[in-house]
Amino acid sequence: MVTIKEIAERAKVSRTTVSRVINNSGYVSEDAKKRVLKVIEDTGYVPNQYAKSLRTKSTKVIGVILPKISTETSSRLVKGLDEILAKEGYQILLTITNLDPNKEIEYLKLLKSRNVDGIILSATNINEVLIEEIHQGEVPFVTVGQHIAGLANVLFDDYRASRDMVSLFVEKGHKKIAFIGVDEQDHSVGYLRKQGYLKGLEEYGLTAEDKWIQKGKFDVESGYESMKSIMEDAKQKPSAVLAVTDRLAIGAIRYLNDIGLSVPNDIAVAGMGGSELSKYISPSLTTIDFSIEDAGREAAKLLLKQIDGSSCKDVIRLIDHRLLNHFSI
Amino acid sequence: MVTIKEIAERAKVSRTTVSRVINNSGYVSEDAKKRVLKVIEDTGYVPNQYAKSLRTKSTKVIGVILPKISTETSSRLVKGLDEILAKEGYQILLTITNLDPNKEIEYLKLLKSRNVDGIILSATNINEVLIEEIHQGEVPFVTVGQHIAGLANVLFDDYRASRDMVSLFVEKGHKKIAFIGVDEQDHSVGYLRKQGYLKGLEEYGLTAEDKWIQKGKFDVESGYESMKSIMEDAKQKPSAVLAVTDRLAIGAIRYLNDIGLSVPNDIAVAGMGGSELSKYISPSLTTIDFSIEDAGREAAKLLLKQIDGSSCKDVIRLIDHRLLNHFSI
DNA sequence: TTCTAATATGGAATCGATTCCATAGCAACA
DNA sequence: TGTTGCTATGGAATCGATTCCATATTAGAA
Repeated sequence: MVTIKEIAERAKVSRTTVSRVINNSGYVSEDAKKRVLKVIEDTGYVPNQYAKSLRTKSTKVIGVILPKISTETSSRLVKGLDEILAKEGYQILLTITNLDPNKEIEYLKLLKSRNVDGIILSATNINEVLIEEIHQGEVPFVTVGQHIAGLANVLFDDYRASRDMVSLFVEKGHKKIAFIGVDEQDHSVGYLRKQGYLKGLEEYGLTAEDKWIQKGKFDVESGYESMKSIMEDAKQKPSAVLAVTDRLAIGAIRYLNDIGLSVPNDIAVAGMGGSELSKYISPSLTTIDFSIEDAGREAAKLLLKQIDGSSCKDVIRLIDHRLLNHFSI
Repeated sequence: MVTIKEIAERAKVSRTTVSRVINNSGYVSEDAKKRVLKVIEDTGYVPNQYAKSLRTKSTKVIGVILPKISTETSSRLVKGLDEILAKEGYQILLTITNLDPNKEIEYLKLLKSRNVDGIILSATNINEVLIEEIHQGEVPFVTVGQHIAGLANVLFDDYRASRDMVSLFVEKGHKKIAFIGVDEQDHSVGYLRKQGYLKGLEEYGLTAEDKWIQKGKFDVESGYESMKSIMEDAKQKPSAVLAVTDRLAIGAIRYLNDIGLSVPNDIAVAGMGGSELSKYISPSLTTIDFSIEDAGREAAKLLLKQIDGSSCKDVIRLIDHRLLNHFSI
């Protein structure tokens, strides 16, 4: 591995001068500069970033903590992040927790020990220990998707999103709207989306039978089962169903098709999440697409701002969403 | 930021001893050890990785170069990589080229300057400059998806996969099999899959009209157009179509549906790639699922082997694939 | 001609770890 | 008692950069 010392010797200058050439700083004669550049070219020399970081503190690396990698959400987020960060010369150091809360803390420590210039956390479970670990350290920090007080947050407006979806149903003439949610422990998908649904009903003076409100997990099967419960147990059958994820919606559609009902003619189904799936199934699935790339870009910008010295305490950025395939209700 | 020096002072030992405690090496008395650990605990000290790497050379970081992040392939690959690497204490430094060949080279240099312990490249365009840049540097290296001579390669058996698909069609009684490919510049998807198709036909003594063999891009629309060309221009209509990606297949199905044909009753369609889509559209799409996570795991293992000192020159690992939804042809 | 300021360069300290080498205490053995 | 070997510890060099400070050269001003 060729070092600055070797470049200096070959170009017959001091290491100081080589450093000046590389960083375009201080006074260097044209002649010396030319010689140094020549040697660098010849040798294919690349400065050792660790030595550099050790001195300068800045590492040009951003740590990213993700719950999962093989989900559309994660990859779209990373895409948005990278768009902004790469442009500014930052690289992404990726860590994946696989939904293990202990790993969240472990990776947080690890990223600090690697002296990353900033950390972006797409959190799942927010707990005391995690928050404490975040606060001690003074590293620029942005969370995405879950709110943590006192930090910079990039959030999706889950509440409004499901209210919007209820509005759309009502516009299309639906009055009996069922709901397939998930556990409310999940603040965003479980709690907020349900609240938005309830609020939507309230705004239009609608009510729902208890049986219309079901709870599933994050998979297709539980969408199927939830829909089954609704159709079998409810006194009145709903004319529309809002599922909080696209997979749940697809499960629901499966069940409806299985019992010979046509979607959306007999009963309308909408999902949330804007998955790619939604446009390829037929008929395409009405859903809400959260602009996850935007969230990534926004998070990256907030982080860069903090790195530049601005304080972003208690900042909240709400990310837009839009309706996809609304014609298919 | 608390350093080893401060720990040493507080514990009334030398930095050497602190280092010994941290790394469990050399002789340290129980007493000294206890004091050091106490101080580390109290201060929340984490060793600076850059200083450490500067001395030891090892960085415990693996550079990964991807063409795109928001594709199923990329995220499944990263998942497989991370499964193995995280277990061994390695982190992933992610770079995304967005299909720009210049970036491939740029990032290669950058990863070297960051002294990563190894590099994994999911390459798109293999060119001279790139190969040269790879060879000079002596960093452990693995490519995924495209073959580069003299290196460790993890490859998918594209050739056999499309031959397998032809076999399946034949088994199901098809004799007139059309093909929607992509540009053969793309060695894996374009060239090999087409060759496999041709070989498959040959093996069963089948032939194809020229018009049955179309070329699209990587999107749904060109699948639609290609299918249209086949149906409008061919003298005989095929009874089956093999598309080299699932999206092309979906486009083809769209067109067939639009002209009132039923899939698979009137004409059978298969894709390749095993996208999630394939199981959620109805009827589900017959496709070939390459075990991309396996590829990731295999690549990681090959890299670790090289880091451990084994030479893996000219190694080729072929990754398995399997048929999905074969009942829907 | 002397002084000042801009230009050009290098020596040496520094960042925070690891590690080679020297030294010292102490027990066992001849 | 002297030698050997194990345990325990610290001093100082080292990794490869950056940067403060000192110094040398040269040009222009007084």
